[in-house]
Amino acid sequence: MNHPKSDSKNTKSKTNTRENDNNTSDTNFIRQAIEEDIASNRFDGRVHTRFPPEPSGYLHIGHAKAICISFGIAEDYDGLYNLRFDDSNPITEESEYVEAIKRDVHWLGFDWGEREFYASDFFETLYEYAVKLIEKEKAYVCDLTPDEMRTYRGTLVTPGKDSPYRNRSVEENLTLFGGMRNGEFPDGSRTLRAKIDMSSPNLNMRDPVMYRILRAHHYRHGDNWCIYPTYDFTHGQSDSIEGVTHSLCDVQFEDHRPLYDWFLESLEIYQPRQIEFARLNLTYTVLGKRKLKVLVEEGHVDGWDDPRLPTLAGMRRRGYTPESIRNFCNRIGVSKADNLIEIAQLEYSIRDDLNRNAPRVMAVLNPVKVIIDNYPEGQVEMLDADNNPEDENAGTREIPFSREIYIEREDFMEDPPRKFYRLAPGREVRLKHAYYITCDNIVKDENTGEIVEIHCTYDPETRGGWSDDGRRVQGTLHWVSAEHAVNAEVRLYDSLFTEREPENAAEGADWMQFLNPNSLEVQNNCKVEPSLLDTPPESLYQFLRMGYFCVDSDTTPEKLVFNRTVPLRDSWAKIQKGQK
RNA sequence: AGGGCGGUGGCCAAGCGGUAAGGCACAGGUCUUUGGAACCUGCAUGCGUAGGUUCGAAUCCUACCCGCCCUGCCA
Repeated sequence: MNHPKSDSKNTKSKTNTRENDNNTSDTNFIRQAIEEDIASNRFDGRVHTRFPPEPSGYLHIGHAKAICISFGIAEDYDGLYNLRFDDSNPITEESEYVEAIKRDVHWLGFDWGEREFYASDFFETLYEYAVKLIEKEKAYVCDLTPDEMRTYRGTLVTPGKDSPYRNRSVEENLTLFGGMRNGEFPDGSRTLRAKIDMSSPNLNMRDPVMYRILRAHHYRHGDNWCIYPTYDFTHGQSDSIEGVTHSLCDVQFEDHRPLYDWFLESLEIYQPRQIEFARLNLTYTVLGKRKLKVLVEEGHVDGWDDPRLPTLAGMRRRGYTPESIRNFCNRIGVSKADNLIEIAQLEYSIRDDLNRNAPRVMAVLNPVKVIIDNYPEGQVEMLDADNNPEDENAGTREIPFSREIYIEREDFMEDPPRKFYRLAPGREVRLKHAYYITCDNIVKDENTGEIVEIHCTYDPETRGGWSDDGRRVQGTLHWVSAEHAVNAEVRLYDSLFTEREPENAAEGADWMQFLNPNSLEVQNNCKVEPSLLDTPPESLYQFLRMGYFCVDSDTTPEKLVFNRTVPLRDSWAKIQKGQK
């Protein structure tokens, strides 16, 4: 066996706090297999993995799992990892996707250094490999049409039968294959096939196609080729050429493994080991490039980076951090069993991260005005507010307080139910960082009956939100000074689908019908504290009591736009539910 | 129906013949200037089912049941 010399070591990313990633299970069947290979010196003790996306779409959380497994293992065993674009189908692939994929993998926190490969760059070598198999009488040119080939292949329970072209001479095959490459035959008229076993119970072994004739522009190689190798004839050989030791992939490729091995053994070249694991499934969404593509192309969402999408670009825009995604991947583990991870697991990961790291800020999403009648008109006080109670190094900032403020409309009830600890007639509550206020009366719109003003009095002795007399208030509200408030748009998201398993919701049902019509709710009249002015896109905050929010790229100097990443856990909502 | 792979609590997942880790979720409680966070407690006499081997079985054996994947010149 021979394999290429390993090149330079992976440069591990320094900027990310990778050492904080928590691994709940530090062992799994893949790591065990690798440890056995190291112990037996199977690959001279090397560990070298790869992540091989086809540039035909954007990466999603399922890819993140695969990346964390392959690259994470390589890092942990002091090995190498490659990023390889599996671009052997010119029809579906585009440069836009390779750029997006590179951006997302980097963002996730992995640096493949110089080890960026393209399967299409191996086309010449692959061609030589194919010639070699023809010479060894292990491949032949077949003239069967697609329909005929399907018929000859047999079925799951019946064997196939040999192609009438199966026994062409080496010379004829060589000539014909050369002719295929030279463009002498029309698209689809012939294929190069591996000569294996038409009666194999594994359909992948029934003389699989290695090359097809296809006149299509390749995003990377233009019109240099009119024949393209199939996945099966590309993947293993690419792994081999790159010196990969462990080729980790989806369980769907399990019954391709015999073929993977067959090509490498027949070619007598270095043979990596393929190991399969279960792909990720998430509740209330769909993963899988074709489906995501449909959602994007049919306009059900607003591009690949729509914050409702499970794409890495969408999650980034939504406010997910790379750390939270890596932690999520480590927490869910690796096995071969089918799985369906609850979205709550993902939400936990981002809350866990943002709770520790996101600055606190006050923002009123659905404002109602509160007038503090005994507060001097025109007076403004600057009050100290801590930026993050979970982080003593986060410091404080000053926020303006004045006679008229906004509070959340939901924080007032004229006739409050039991356990409602917020503002109500005659009730005293604390304004976070400010004063205790008591509600005296309310003003309603004569026509609609809607509350337009809440009149309160404040207790000057409670500045900062403390009182010396041991008095305790039940509720603490967030607020924004009306005079100083900055207007903002806030986008609230709900799950993209109404069904836990949109793809398996009902017999024969189309997953598309379970799209949630209310997955996006826009609040246009939000009031945020002035410190939020001029914060750049992707800045993350906790809006006190409301959840975690992220500055959206649609933000302009005139209009702030925020995405709600995820709400805070809300025990009041639970109580309310129980009371009904 | 042929082949491959799976089946441990609501969702994941350790376990590798010595008497069921952990996380999420959920339920109680403590604390609290976020009904957040944190902290404490509870949560599988049971490991798809039925037999068998063994002093002892989720782990070994046998049979059966259920689920997923495979009939592209996609990856």
